[in-house]
Amino acid sequence: MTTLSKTWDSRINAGGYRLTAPRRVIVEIISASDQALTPAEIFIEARSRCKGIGLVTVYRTMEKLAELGLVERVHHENNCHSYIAHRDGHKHLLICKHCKKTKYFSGDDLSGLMDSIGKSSGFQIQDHWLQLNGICPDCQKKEG
Amino acid sequence: MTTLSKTWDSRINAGGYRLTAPRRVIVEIISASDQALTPAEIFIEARSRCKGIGLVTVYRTMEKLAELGLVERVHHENNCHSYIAHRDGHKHLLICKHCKKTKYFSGDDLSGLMDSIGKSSGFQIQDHWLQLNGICPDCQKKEG
DNA sequence: CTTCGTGCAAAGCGTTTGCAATAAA
DNA sequence: TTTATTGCAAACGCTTTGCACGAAG
Repeated sequence: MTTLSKTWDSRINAGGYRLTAPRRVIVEIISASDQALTPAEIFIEARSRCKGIGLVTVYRTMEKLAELGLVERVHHENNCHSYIAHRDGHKHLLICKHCKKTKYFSGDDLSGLMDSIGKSSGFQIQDHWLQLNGICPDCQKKEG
Repeated sequence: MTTLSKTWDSRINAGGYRLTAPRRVIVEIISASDQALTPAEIFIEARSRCKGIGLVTVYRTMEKLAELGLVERVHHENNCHSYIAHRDGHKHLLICKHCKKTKYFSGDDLSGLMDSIGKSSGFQIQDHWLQLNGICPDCQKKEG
C-alpha cells in the first residue's frame, strides 16, 4: 500500500465511511493510475485482485470518493463516464481521442475570464470544466 | 419559418439529407431556442407541432445536425445530454445549476493556452470544451 | 422508381435500487 | 451489537437497432 492510498484511507474514515477490502482495492487502483478509468475498467482490475467483488460496489465506491473530493468525474462524448484521481493545484484535463488516455495539465488560471463573464452575464459563477482534446505523443507515432 | 431555419434547411440538403416534415419541425425548435434542449424536451415540443412524430426521429435528426455542425452537444453531470444550436464565433457555455438554463458566452480566445499546453505535453490539441457552471440571475432572485 | 426516412417495438447498455447476508467499528 | 456495506438480481432510463411502411428526390 502506498503512502498515497494511506491518505485516502484516512479521508474515507474521516468521511464516516468504513474501510472494507473491496474499497481498499478500488482505492489502490484509482490512486495509482495517472489516467481516467471507467467503472468497468476499475471492476475488471479489481476483480483480479479481489475475487467476488461486484460492479455495483465499484459504482457505489466511486460515488463516495467523488463526494469526498478524492476523484473527479471525466465526461466523454457518448454517455461514458470515467474517474480520475484528484490532484492538487489548478489543473485541467487533456484527453487523447485515440487511446482515451487522460492526463492532468497545469493550466493558466481562468479566474480573470470567469470574473469578466460573471459581470457581463449576471451569473454567479461557481466552477468550471475545461477539457482539451487531441492526439497524444504515442498515438502520433503510431500514425506515422 | 425563420431565415435562420431556411439556412439550416439548405445545409441539410447540401449534406445529402432529405427535408422531411419531422426534420423541419425539429430544426425550427432547436434553431429558435437560445438554450440547450434534451432529446426528450425536443420530442415533447415536436409532438405538439407534428402529431405522430417519434422520439427515435429526434435522436436520429440530432445526430445528423451535430454531424453537420448545426448543433453542439452539451454534457451534464449524470449521463444527461442536450443539444444547443451552434452560433458563430468563439463561444463557450454558461449553465445554471438550478434551472439548467444554458447560454453561450463570448469567451476569451484560449488558443494561447492551447499552444503552450500542446508544446509542453507533446499532444496535438484539436479542440476544447469549456463550460462554466453557476447560478443565473433569475435563480439568484428566487433564492432571495 | 429508387433510396432515404419514418414509427413502432424490442433490444442494448450503463447505472441504480431492493434485499438478505456479511463484516466493520 | 449495531450499523454500514456487500453481491446478486432485477429494475430503470436513455439510446440504438431491426423492420416494414411511407415519402422525398
